[in-house]
Amino acid sequence: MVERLSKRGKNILQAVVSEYIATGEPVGSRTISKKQYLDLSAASIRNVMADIEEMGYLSQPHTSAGRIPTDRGLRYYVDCILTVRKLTKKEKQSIERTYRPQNLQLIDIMKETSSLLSNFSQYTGIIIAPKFGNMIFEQIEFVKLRKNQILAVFIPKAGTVRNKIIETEEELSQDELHKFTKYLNEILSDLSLKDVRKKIINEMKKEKNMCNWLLSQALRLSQEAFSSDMDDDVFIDGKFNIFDCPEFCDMEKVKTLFRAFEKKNILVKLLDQVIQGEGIQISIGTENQFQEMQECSIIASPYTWGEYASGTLGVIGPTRMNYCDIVPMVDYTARTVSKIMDAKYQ
Amino acid sequence: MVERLSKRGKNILQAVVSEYIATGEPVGSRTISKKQYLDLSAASIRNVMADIEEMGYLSQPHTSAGRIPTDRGLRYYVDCILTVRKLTKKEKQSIERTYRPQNLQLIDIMKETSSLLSNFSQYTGIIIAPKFGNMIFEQIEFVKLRKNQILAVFIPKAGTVRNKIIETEEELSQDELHKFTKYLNEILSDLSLKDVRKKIINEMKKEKNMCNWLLSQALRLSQEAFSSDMDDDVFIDGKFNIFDCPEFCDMEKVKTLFRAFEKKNILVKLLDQVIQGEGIQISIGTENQFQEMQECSIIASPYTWGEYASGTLGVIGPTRMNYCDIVPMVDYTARTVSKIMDAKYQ
DNA sequence: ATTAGCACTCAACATCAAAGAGTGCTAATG
DNA sequence: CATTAGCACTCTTTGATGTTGAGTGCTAAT
Repeated sequence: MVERLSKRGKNILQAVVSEYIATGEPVGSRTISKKQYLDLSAASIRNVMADIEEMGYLSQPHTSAGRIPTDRGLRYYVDCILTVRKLTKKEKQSIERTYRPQNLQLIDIMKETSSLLSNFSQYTGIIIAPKFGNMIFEQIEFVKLRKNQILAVFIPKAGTVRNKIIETEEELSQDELHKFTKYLNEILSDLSLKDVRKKIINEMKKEKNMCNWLLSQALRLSQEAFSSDMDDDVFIDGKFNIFDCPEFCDMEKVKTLFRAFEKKNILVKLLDQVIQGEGIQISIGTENQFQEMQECSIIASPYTWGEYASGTLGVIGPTRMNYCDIVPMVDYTARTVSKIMDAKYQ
Repeated sequence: MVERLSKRGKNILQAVVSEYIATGEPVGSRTISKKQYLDLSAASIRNVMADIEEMGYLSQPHTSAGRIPTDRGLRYYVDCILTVRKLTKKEKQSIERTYRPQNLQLIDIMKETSSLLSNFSQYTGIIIAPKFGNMIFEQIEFVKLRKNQILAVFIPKAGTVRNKIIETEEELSQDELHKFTKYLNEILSDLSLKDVRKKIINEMKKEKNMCNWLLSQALRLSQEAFSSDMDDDVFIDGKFNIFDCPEFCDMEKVKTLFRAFEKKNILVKLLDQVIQGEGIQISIGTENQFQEMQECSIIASPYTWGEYASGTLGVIGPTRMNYCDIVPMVDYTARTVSKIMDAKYQ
């Protein structure tokens, strides 16, 4: 339940949050009154701050310290107070320039993006590649390696080519393999990988009866080729930037956070969970379910890729992040990535 | 210059080093005399320790503290005192079991090894894959993708299959591509990648005169295919184990070390530098040239791969590592990896 | 040659006082 | 009646001070 704040309350919460984001220290009433954000005496500000604290938006580390915003306070700030900065032309260009080079493969785009997000924010940049299962089938090739080994090369309509080595029981000639691929490339064309899997199983059922050795072999091979791991590709950059955040001066905290970074599945779940709707989504501190990450905020956005598939990108940093600057940056990066990928592979 | 130590001196240095490795704290004379390694009073030990300190093998953090071994002291210990433990049967089996699963690809072996080294040592495990340039050519395939795009699939005699997408100016038919590969597979067979590059350049010179369009196209394509980046593949695991070392409780140290871990080229140079001869090599603290790594020791060993190529593996940890246990483990791991790889691809 | 004994050094720890930042409450103010 | 100056109070931070204990080097006794 969100309690409403008076105009003045908002102003003061705003002042506390900005100051806290800038310094990382608890903010006192005097500090605010001096900075002429508002023309109020310290005493008046104290009164209001006490009210806001009662609502749960602020807290005091101890009696004689200033206030720091709670996660709820930051949430209120983000939802009801924050107006994000507009990016300058220069900044926009600098984002776009990242994708200027010709011949960027999907993997390059991912790497560049995570690095961009990290450099811009000075926190940790992360991007999850479009899900493997959503890739659209374009072509498969089988190359004979040694006696009983075949290399399957899967070429999606867009995205990274993947190889898989398959061991076979009987030896197959390159000629037979050509026939297989021709057949497969026909029946699987333009399906998503998920559908490819289904299709193969269906075809296999049909084949059972028809007993066509060639077809059933082809299907068996392709099934192996597509059984490959479904791990999401996660690209992460600037992990070590958090060393520079004063709130992570505690070894234990850093340790647990880094261990979390190592578990890619946590990151994937985290981002997936954050992204429900369209556009920028923000998760603040304890709002996410992962113990290890509850000192962090995540600013994330989905990016799209034609109608094919989509992934997620974002920035992970301390709850005291500069939302005002980072939100529009993440947003513009997501839009740019979407645009670039659409352009590259219609 | 290595100064010689008396029998007694050796015993005491040994005692100090063992104790220091076990506790990480400066070691006092009483501690040693109590532990009945030797039957000497604290006072006698003090005298000897003062001598050893003068030689530069021990140092005192401050007057009223015990001694810790210097890097030189550890070097002396490793060279002249240390007798490594023999691995138990169980330990050997546990190492071998890592490579038991069928169908391990090169990349799996690398991953498993780095993880093995890290788990066993409780420090950071690292392995550098055999250099790309040393791989032996087995086969190349060209797959037509879209109008002006060709996928080159390079299959080395052993090692990881690599793809490269090549943009061409003219459209080439799959039929032509087949001819290319047939030609290339013939002339390049069994060369190392380095030699492949040379050969292509030579052939191109010859071709210039003969003006055979087909051949010159094939050569141009293959040149592009093999121009790919020569980055060494580095597999590293257990980076975060060093959080548990008391000597890395200082944020700054951890920070610089991790930044070094991120720069793969430092790691490659470091390992390459350590490995000069055969067998286990050890670099202690300041013996290596990289500022960021001078609080660390590296225990490394080359591994071989038939006559084809070889790489390096090892453990990075604090100078106060358990050399006695880790040295034989690294050694046995290197031997096992060599054996496995030889068996897999003769 | 070895060692017990002793004076000495110095980090680590605890104790204590003072300083300073910030608060909440009350009474005065426009 | 909202605002604010003033003040007593709280609690962290800092620095000074003293104490403890581990460890040393030296000397004299064994």
